[in-house]
Amino acid sequence: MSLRYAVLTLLDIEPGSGYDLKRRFERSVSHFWSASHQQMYRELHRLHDEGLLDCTEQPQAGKPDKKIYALTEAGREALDVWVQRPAPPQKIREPFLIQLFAGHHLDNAQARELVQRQLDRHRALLAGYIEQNERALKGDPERLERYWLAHRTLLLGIESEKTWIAWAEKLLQELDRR
Amino acid sequence: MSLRYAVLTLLDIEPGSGYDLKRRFERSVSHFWSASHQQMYRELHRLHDEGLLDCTEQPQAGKPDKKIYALTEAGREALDVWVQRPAPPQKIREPFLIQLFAGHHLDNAQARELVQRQLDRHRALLAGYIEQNERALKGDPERLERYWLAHRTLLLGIESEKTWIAWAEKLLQELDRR
DNA sequence: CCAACCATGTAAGCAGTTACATGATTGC
DNA sequence: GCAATCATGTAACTGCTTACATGGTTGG
Repeated sequence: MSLRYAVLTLLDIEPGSGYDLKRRFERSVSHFWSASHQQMYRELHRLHDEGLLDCTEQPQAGKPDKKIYALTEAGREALDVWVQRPAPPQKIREPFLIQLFAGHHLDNAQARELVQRQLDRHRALLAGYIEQNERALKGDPERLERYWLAHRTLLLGIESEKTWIAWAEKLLQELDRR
Repeated sequence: MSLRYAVLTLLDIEPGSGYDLKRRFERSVSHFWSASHQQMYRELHRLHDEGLLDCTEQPQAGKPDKKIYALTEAGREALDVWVQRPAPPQKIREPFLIQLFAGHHLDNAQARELVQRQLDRHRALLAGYIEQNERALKGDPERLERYWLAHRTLLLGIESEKTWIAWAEKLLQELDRR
């Protein structure tokens, strides 16, 4: 039930198409949510059917038509009610840590490779978040002020990645010493 | 596809019943995976059908029978192959951060309450992980050495919670200043 | 010429949640 | 007496992933 509110939140900040939404998920909320384009389109249809979203078709030159979705009054109310209720707890599902948990099936070189691959991934994520943060800080100050709580979620993403990276680097050192 | 390997890993370390497994998920891998008892039983049946698990029924006095599952040779091989392959990336799904992202629908008092509730939750998680760590350090040193990589996943859980808590405490201060 | 991007969808299947079902024992 | 723990399951449903489908434009 949370995806729908993620969709409503982004469209509340700025209306857009399913395609736009997919890109905005990747660029601005990937540190706490992800969804495929199929999920987007399905959720948009549902929210439209339920009257929480308006849809305006916008013809484009040389490109397929866009369906621009925006919140209706009912949509804003639904979001407003939901944000104030206690959120369901996070579900953590990290396959890599299962592998480490089964680490007695690995020799040092194999473990090193797995950890190194994840380390690269998390460094890339951190770089992306830092870039996002710099863009936000350079951008419109009024927007930053209006959405300052949203911005704090990004800072948590950055701190989390730093923690992860520090842990992995230490683990690599331990693997080398053994 | 990752749940099955989490199940295989825990049963590889020590055989047990579906009920045992559920408790072990909660006590020892909750920092990176969770699953309901229905999922456990379904997965155990499947793994048994596929010949990756053996099952021995153990009658008990005054309690329902237990079905003790243990890895077969094929089960050990399947786990061995899987742990060496690159793991699929983590899926992050954190409803609370959606709420903060929609924070322009909240006044300061409401935001404070939501953050405080999550902070309490994460402090409780941290306390649980620290307890788990102390139990591990006080326990059998040979076991700790054999499963040292598994133990490192717990240390990551502890560091992650500390990061989360520090972030939330700072956010509460900011909310108070505004 | 090929890959990447723009733009939207359907269909099948697997993963995960919620509700229901049973029944004995232990501790407050 | 009631809740919690031990112990295992079925059924229905929702959420998510993977594969398939179409077709034009832009940049190297």
